[in-house]
Amino acid sequence: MARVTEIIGEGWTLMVLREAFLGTRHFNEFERELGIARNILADRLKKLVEAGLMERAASTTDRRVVEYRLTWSGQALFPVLIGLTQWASEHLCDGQASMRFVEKESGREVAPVGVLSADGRPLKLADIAMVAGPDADPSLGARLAKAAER
Amino acid sequence: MARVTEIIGEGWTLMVLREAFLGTRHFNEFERELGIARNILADRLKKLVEAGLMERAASTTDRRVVEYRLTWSGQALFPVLIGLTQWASEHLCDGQASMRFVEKESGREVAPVGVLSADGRPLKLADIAMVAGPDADPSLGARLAKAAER
DNA sequence: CACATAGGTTGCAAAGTACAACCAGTATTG
DNA sequence: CAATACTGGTTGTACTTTGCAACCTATGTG
Repeated sequence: MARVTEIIGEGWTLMVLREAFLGTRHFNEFERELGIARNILADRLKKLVEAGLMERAASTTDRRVVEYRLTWSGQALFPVLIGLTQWASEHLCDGQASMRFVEKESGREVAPVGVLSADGRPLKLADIAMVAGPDADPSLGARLAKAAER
Repeated sequence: MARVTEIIGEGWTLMVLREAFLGTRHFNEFERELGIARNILADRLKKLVEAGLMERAASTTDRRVVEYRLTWSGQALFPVLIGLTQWASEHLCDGQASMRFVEKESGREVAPVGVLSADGRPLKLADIAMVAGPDADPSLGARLAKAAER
């Protein structure tokens, strides 16, 4: 989570990613849509590329333009972004969604992002426990054990 | 999403929320576990309370201590946090998960957070479309329409 | 009463952000 | 082919946020 914060916790990065999901590819386009300072945008795009979420490719037709695209890693964040948007609509904008996510084929709105068990049953918060992974540092293990007591 | 950035896009907030999910309640505890500056922590907690994600309550037994707890709004972010953690394990720490999420009853790891259709089928990224909601500003509608062409 | 503890606030130095100007390659236009 | 414009940057400088340490108030403890 600390590593997550280093990337998307930085101001603007989440907005840049949203833009990318909306199909924005070019430096100027990001700048215009977001109203972000150019040096900050350059820095964020560089970091996103370094982190492997986006890739930078020169256009073959016009050698001035550079295309920034989401890598597979970056695209894998889509469910999280959707969940975040759904959460914001419900809890920050009291139900007023400015954007909806629908299944292309049927046009029906997708289900709220939630946590499922290994065999596909929806889980409630109370049904979920956190446990330390194999290479977690010992202090985390102790804290999780303590948290589990509650 | 802009409103989301104002809250969790700010440095430390995501870490504070993670701590809260781990059961941390007190100012000093947050400070010790996170190594965050006290003024920043005070500011973040205040903003989280103002945004309705956490609530501040004076303890009845010891009148010095204040309890910070996640509200229902804050708890509703848990699936997103889980998704983010799963994503980080896979794409930032090449599969090395320091924390796992399991179903309490069976102890089995939960499924990766994903997007489901209204009737519960898992959806791929390519199956999902974004459409403007009822009270979106017109420019967003135009952009989504253009994005849908691709 | 003296001292410790919880939860802050304040002041200052360092880092990060915003704004504007500038610059180097490429296209496009006359 | 020269002048202009566009893309994707990189400075420089002012302003804001962050980090660190010290201090403060209200409560509890020996």
